[in-house]
Amino acid sequence: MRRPLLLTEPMQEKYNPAEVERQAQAHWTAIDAYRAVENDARFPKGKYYACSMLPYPSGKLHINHVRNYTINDVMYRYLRMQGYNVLMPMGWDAFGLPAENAAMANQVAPAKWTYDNIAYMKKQMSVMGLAIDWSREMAACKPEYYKWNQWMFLKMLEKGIAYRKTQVVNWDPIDMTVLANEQVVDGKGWRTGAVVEKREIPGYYLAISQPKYAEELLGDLDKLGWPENVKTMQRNWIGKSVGVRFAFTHDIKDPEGHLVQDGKLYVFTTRADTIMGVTFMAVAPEHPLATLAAANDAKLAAFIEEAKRGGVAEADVATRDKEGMPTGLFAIHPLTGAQIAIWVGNYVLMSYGDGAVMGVPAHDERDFSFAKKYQLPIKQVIDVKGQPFSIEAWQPWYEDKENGVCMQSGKYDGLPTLKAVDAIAADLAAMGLGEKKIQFRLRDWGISRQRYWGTPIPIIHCSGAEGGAPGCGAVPVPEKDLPVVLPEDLVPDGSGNPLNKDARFLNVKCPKCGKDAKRETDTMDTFVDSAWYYMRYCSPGSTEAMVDARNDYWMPMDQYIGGIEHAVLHLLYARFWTKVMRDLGLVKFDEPFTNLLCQGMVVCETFYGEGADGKTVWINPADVDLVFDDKGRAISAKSKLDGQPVVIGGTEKMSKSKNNGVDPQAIINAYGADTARVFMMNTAPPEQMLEWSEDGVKGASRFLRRVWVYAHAQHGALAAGISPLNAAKLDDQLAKARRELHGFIRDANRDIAKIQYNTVVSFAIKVLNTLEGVQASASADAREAVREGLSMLLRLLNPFAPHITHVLWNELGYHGDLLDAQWPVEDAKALQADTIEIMLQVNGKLRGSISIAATATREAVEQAALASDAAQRHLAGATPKKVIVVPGRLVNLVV
RNA sequence: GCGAAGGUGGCGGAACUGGUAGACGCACUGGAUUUAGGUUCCAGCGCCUUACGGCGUGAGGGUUCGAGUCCCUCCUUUCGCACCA
Repeated sequence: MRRPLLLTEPMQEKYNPAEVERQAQAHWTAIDAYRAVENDARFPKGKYYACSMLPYPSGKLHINHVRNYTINDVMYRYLRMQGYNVLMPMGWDAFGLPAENAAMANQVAPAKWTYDNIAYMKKQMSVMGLAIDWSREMAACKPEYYKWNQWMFLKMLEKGIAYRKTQVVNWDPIDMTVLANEQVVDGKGWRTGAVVEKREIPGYYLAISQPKYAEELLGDLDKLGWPENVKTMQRNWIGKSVGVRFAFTHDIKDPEGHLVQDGKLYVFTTRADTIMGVTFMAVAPEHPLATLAAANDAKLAAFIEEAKRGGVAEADVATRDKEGMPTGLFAIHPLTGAQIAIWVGNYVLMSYGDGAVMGVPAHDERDFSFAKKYQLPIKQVIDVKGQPFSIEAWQPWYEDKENGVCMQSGKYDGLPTLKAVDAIAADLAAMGLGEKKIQFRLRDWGISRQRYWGTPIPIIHCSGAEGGAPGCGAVPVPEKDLPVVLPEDLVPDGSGNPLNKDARFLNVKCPKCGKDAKRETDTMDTFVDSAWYYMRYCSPGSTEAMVDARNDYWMPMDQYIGGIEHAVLHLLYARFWTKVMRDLGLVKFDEPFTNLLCQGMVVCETFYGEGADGKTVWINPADVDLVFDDKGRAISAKSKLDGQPVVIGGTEKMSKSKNNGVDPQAIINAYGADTARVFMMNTAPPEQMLEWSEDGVKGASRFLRRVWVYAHAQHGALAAGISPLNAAKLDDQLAKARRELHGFIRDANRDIAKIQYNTVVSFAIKVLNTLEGVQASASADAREAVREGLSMLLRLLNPFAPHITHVLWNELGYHGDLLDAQWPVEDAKALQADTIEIMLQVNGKLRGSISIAATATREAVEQAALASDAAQRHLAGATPKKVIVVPGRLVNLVV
């Protein structure tokens, strides 16, 4: 509704955020402001899909969520004012481990805990003024959603993308249960304290490392507008390397008399040129040869047992001391025929390549230290520019991949690395023992979890009648029987998956033969849920298909926003899932997220004191007063609760254990959502860490109050009428103010397009600082300059503080709804200045400045510079041998 | 261990393409207003120096008329490592 330009009603005197925000939100609710409609004719620039990574419903909204969604919301409002049809949805990553932990702690079913949390967090979001289209809300734990996880799984089984194999997991020998890496603390189970073991169990995998997908996931990174660091991390994670896979031969037989692995011990290497330097081999503790050798060797068996202890997390495995033990077995070097000792190494991963490596101590740092430790021979076979080689100490050039030439390598002597690799690969191929191979570090995606609160894997195990005919095996649930519904009323007790004890769920008939059978009780990794939820937002309510035609309108997503901690796993799985959906004909695009922003974490200072029992007590920053010296340095702190001194700890990410969390709800209650939003956007660039400070929040609050007070003070004069702005005849002061204002708008536009929101807020503050020097009551020109300036300020600030700007926009009588007002741009004419100031340097040191006409030629600038007092003083009569003029910026006189 | 990113006043940060380092905000100091506290307003605020001036972007070196920005070496902090999400 259009409001009258001349207002008679009085403006509210004091800035009351609660009232302002209630008023603005009531308006948005009334007009259903954020419902996004496909092909909405109101928006000429077309669709823009901006989405945040969905939250886990942990109980309360975390400050990191608030930051994430505020960034998303600023983007929404800015783009909408630019004329885009913007979509910002929200949903819930509702399956997962924390619900089971809470269930155990509180004896409440994960479903109830999860739904309660969702209801509470949704309420919290509503007070932030987020432009969310709630009609598209989804939750991963709803059958209408996870049905499609199951459906996709069946499709992948058909295509051979999903398959079953054994996997190595953390096993708690007391609870007899599988542990997540998170539940392994210092190699021990978190509940039992028992030393964790590695155990092999069967599970389902998705073939993400198939060359078809791995290559595409690698290559398509080039198409994406993502941060380079994230793309680099994904490239390294996929880890494509070109090398040679070849076999050492042997005649080792198992107890039944069969040759182990057909007498071939395969390894993969990117440095086949060093093959003549092999002095040992190492196999993983789980390797068949290791198992065989250990059968008759108690010490080796004990070593392998020890190597299998501890968790499966790679960070643990890789930081462990590199240890080995000989198996007593030997293999034949394919080119020299030499006998090579086979060792078991605790650092060799069964899951990478063939679980065996060749040891070339002279040209691999890890092999070098291993050989030194166990006094294995070290043989140099690569020469780099004749540098002297010594086995005493490792030198980085031993590994040089560019300048090496073969030596002590027989017929390969003199060949450079690449040529040697080719020659050796060709010779191995001729012997039938090897070939060039592309190897990926990326492993297939194991999706089976031995947990209750997740998507049931739609498989039925038919083992046949006892003593009778064999069963049908693992039978996929027929599509018509989907979804396999997860019972919502079970409470886990820590000893394994409660589904295993639930007869209703467990007992079914085999879909093939109709006989008694058991359901699979493993559920899916929650990364499956997050692999495609953002497409479900685009097809809400679709019952006949996973996604429908509406998905084609919104996807691919224009901007995805979330934490850097998801840089590899979630983002890689979502990309893979999208490509599988494309291959199934469900979508037409290759990549789901065109642009990506990874926002930084919110951190806060920590404080601690000593409790009565002498233990460290962490004190919440809200309960601490800092003491400053007269230069403003914090020198000490004391508790508000008891006045006792407390120690200032480091700045760390907010956590319960350090009690340095800030409750976003409390901040909004005290200062309002606009203040919280402005503080977070202004304090750090979106991609950097944000340091929380209550004083900073106060600063943001002060700024908004000043906006309110200034707008209020101008109100009467603005209401007096409108006359055109005489831009050409403004007095110097007004012209200068206007030049500044439009300069700020120009710079703010540059930065907001780059998503550098912190400086955009700074420019809004500068706009206010300048406006405060101009009063609308001074003259008709001043009034129109203020009218223009305030209009630009409210529009510029609207994405950051939507409530206060909405209310002021209406109260000042500006036209239309601010939500869809035109985004402000600078007037180029207002920016023109007659004279400019340029810097004067002598020998690169700043020595002064000169004022000169903006149109001055290079020569004129040079003359003026030479004639200036500062130049005369610092040249001391010398003639510059060179004068560098940077137009509009500086002159440098080089003596 | 492997991979990635960062380091600028007392603090958060700014500096568009190699061209005024410290915008803007916070804290602090002085002053005004206020019964007081708070609020608000004005002024100051990198370090050293009475001044002239000198020094300053983690440390060291290099390229350049000119380096926070580019190159090399080192130190350090944060994030990820496949079953936390």
